[in-house]
Amino acid sequence: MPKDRAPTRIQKKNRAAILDAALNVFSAHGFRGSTVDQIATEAGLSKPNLLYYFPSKEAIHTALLSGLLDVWLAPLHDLDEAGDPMEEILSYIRRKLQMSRELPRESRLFANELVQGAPRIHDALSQDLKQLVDEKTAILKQWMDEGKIAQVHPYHLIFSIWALTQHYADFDVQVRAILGDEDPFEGAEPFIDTLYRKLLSP
Amino acid sequence: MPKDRAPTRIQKKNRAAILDAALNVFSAHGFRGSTVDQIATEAGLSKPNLLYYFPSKEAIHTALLSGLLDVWLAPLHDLDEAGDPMEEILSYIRRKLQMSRELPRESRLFANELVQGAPRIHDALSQDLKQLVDEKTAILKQWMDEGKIAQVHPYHLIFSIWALTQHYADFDVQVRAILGDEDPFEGAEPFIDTLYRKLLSP
DNA sequence: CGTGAGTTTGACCAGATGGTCAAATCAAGA
DNA sequence: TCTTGATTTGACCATCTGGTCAAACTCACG
Repeated sequence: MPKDRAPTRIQKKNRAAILDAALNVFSAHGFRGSTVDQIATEAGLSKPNLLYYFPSKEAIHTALLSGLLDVWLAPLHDLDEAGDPMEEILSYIRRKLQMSRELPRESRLFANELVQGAPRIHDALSQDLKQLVDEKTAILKQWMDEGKIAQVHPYHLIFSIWALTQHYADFDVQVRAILGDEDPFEGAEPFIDTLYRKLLSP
Repeated sequence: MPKDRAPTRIQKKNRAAILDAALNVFSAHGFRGSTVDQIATEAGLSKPNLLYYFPSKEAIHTALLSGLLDVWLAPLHDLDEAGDPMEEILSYIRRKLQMSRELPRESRLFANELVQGAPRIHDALSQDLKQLVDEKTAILKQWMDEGKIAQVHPYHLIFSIWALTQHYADFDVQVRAILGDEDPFEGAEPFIDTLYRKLLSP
């Protein structure tokens, strides 16, 4: 393992290659189902070489998850108290759906982790995530109290958005098995848009 | 492995114990993350004893999945063309939500499999499941054309029901991390009910 | 260039894991 | 009770897997 100076050109390149390879492998097979060798090969390195950059399989996984958590939560973070309620929410939903389309690996990485009880990110859930959600549901509640959107359970509103949007990334195989050639997102966007307009119209 | 006569008392008991144990273990850790030893211990058997009843880990998994698929799809199967449209759909949703509450292991078993690309049940998806969904969406389409419920994309309507209801089983940890002590289903039921009433009212 | 830090690798290890097998034990009907 | 098929198990095996290590190699810079 290199010293703690500024990373060299090679270090930057290889670390990035490893994390990208790890995202491919972990999101497709889960933590336990992935092997260090797979990740190394995918990154174009030998196993010992990979372990020169990260001390263990677990360390790669942790680095990946914590590095992506911010990206993953950014859309909710951007929900703006000062904006137009309906537009803010619909724009949040659109961004989430777009992330399912463009970052399905990231979605499945978290899905894999969550469905197995989140053994490695439990803390982030009950701290950072909970705090963010509490903060944003407070805004939703306020909008509801002001009559700007319909009164619904704010936490379940958030859950429903997560469920509906991430479904298309996480259960992609199933969706495609049923839709055939039709692009899932083509129909999903207007469907979800309509759904929330009807639900939230005051 | 026993002859192909009628199963003995012991065979019935042990096979059932193995499948129940396998459901616990596979749903919590996924296929690759589960070990035969874990399942055997959970079933109260030694590993070789377990392998006397099922020829391999894969065979247990397959038996489990195919045995549960019918249970899992029963509510959709029961969607009745002759019933009242809104009531039929809402009752389907209620049953799905109840299954997430009462059979979360089953939900997570399928979720684990699907999120990893369904390597072991791909056929069932694009055949049995697709056929069932095609059949039922035809009914939905008809109801829409008759003006009994609002016009929405019928496939995405089904997807949304799956996503919203199974979310509470599959991502249970996350939901509980955010809701704290509050019972998730307490708030989920009225929320989802309202959501679909508003969406589908003609 | 030459040198020292940074990088890469072949060989290797220990433990986990899926699966086998022959021998021992048990259960139920004749 | 005796016999035969069903059941159970300890010992074992081959492979996979995460991880180590010393030696070899490469690169940047004085």
